[in-house]
Amino acid sequence: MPKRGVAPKRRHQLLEAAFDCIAQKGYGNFSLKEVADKATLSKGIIHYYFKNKGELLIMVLDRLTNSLDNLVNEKANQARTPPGRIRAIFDGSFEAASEREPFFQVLLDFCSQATKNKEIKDITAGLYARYRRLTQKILEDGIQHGVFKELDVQGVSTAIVGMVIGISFQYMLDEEAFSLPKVQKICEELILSYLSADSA
Amino acid sequence: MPKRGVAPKRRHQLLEAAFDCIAQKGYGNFSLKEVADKATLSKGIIHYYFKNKGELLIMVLDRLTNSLDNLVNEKANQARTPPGRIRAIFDGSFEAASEREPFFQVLLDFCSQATKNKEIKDITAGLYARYRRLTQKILEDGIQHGVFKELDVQGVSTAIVGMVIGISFQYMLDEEAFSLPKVQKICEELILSYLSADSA
Amino acid sequence: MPKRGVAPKRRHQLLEAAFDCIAQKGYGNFSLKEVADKATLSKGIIHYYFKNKGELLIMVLDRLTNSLDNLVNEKANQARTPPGRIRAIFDGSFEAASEREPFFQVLLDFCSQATKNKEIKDITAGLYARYRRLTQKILEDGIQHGVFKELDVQGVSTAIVGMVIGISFQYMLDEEAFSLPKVQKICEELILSYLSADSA
Amino acid sequence: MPKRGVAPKRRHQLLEAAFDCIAQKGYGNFSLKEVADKATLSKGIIHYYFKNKGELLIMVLDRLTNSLDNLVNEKANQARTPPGRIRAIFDGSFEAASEREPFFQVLLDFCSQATKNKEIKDITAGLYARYRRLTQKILEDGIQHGVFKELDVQGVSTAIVGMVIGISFQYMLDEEAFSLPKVQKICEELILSYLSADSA
DNA sequence: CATGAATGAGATTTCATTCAT
DNA sequence: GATGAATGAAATCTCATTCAT
Repeated sequence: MPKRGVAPKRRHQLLEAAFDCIAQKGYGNFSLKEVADKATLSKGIIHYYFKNKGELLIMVLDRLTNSLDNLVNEKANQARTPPGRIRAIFDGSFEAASEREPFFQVLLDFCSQATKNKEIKDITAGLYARYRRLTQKILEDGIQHGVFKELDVQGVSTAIVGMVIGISFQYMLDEEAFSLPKVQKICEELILSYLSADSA
Repeated sequence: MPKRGVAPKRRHQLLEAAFDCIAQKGYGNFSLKEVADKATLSKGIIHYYFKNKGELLIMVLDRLTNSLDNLVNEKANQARTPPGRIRAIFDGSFEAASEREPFFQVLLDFCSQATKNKEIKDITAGLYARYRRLTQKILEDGIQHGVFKELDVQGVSTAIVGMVIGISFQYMLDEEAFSLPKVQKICEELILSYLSADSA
Repeated sequence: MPKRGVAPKRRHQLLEAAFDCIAQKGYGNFSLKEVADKATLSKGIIHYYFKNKGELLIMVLDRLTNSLDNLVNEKANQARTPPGRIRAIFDGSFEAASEREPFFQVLLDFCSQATKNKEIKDITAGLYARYRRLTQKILEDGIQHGVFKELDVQGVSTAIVGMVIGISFQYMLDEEAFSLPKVQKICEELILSYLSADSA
Repeated sequence: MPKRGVAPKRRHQLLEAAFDCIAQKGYGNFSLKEVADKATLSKGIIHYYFKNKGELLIMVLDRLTNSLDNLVNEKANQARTPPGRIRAIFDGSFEAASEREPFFQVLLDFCSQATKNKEIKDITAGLYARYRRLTQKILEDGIQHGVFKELDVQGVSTAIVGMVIGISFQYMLDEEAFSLPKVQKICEELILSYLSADSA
């Protein structure tokens, strides 16, 4: 039954299964047996591919942050004008928040471990640092091209990313409380009016 | 050793200890033994005051949300003008995020359980619903008094609360990444300029 | 609130409560807290009246066996002829088995402890020894008066008491399996025909 | 140390150990640690083979009722004439009651749980229902062949099974109180004389 | 590569018992 | 007499990890 070179496939299988388990049971509440069952593999094999549960978790987080990075970057790169790219940031983020894949939930689970686990803190903090940097770049670009007014790019990018996180967060806690698309539109309006304000 | 009438004190002791444990170890990673040790009480007594770990946790969350409600409400009530009260929202929230008491961290831990535990979901969703409602009231008040322009109060309050959450969140992940007061100022500017825009 | 001389009342209260607890939860599965709650007294008081759980249980058993002794003896004494008294034995026993008070169930719970607890063994064995002795007396009386044939009174009394126990037992396990009165009649017929058989 | 394919052996080992523990300590008073020790296995392995203590207990009861079914059925099948088969019923049952294996004691422990546990009630009630049915079949057979008189087969089988249970029960409580073989002979006489009585 | 088996540490929970008041 | 409080032992159960095969 065992084929040669199945290692990458098995790793994938296990990481997917682990992701699903975290989504269903929570970061601190799933067992390796459940992962194995979900991957239709034996429990023992997990320790062949991963040193221990912690390493498996880190790998899951790595894949997750990569996915999110790609998702937002792609969206932002497709847009051409600075305002369009700001809109793309909201677009991509809220897509991840509303999608069937519980990306945001699982990411949140990891983030809540950040204060207790240096490795997780570094990875999650890095994700949002890149997020801010991307936004910052767009802002700087817009300013340079005269589309946006002069402003504190660092502060504003933090605010923009904050909006994205905080709204996804509220949406996760109660999907019925508000309409995500409507709020997205308001965010775009709010931010773009501020950016373009010929401040005077 | 047992004294009569110490029940409320003990409850308090245990809830404080549990809060500290969650802050240090995380929601899913602290043991009742640790709580007992921190409270310098015996393990058994926890189940004398609380039916089980779950009930203890809910009580901790209850106290936490009450504290946060009070904190923000007080700040908001002290301010007199609508713009001042909006600023107070940011003020109170970021105070909670930056304080020595890891309010935000622990709250986040609970929120990450929301998708797995109905009771927690209801309580945390309720907290943020009240948060939005407070903001909404301030907006409506400002509009009525002609200080703010007409706008979608629900959407804007969601955006404001989102900012607060998302910035606290980023701050928790990396305190060095930005200056909280500076970002706060930008948020206030961003929001207030939008609100007061004599769009007309 | 505490009155003088309430001791007997309290004892009674606790023994009744304990009996009910055993009936509901089983011999090995009820807690003293439950007894205290059912008696609407505090947990601590139990150890004022009884040395420990074991002693409480023995007292419950004592009351139970006394009740059963009385029940059967009274019935048997009311009857006048030997056949009538044999019938009375069945009557009283099956009454105890079918009554709302779960006498038999609780007694069985104690009996199942007999092989592990000398004191319980002695008390329960004593109950059935008296039962057999009563039956034996009736048989001897009947023989002496020429109503019954000569027979092994010890063996037959054991068989009669056995019937009573075994039928109550089956009835407890499944009340729908047979009609207790009908079976009682057959038992009486079976036994009395054997006893009176002018075997020649 | 772990070998492949030892599962059935381990299951057996654990069930035997559990049976012994119940026999020694009682249904509600033995711990899984004791079972593990008796089986010279680790505590954890019990939960590898059985979901929980309850499931282990049910499996023990299953094996026990199967053993008893077989014991009595074999005896009854070996005999050829209806009276012989009735005698076989007594024979097999009292053998189980007097044997070194504490079959009856353990069964009684389970039966005393019947009123508190539906699954146990069903299994134990089922055992005695089969017991009665077997006896009934023998009676019907005897009647058909003219060896036994016409009678209420349901009631009489209940009485016979009752005798068997009740005498085993008394014997368990006090082995010295009477001679089991002697009582057995009387039972056979009592029953067979009733059955064959050419009452007409 | 992969599995089934096994372990043992540790977590939650229950509870009889004790004791100050 | 009576209570509320407290303890600590023990029980059940979960689980990451290890290892022979």
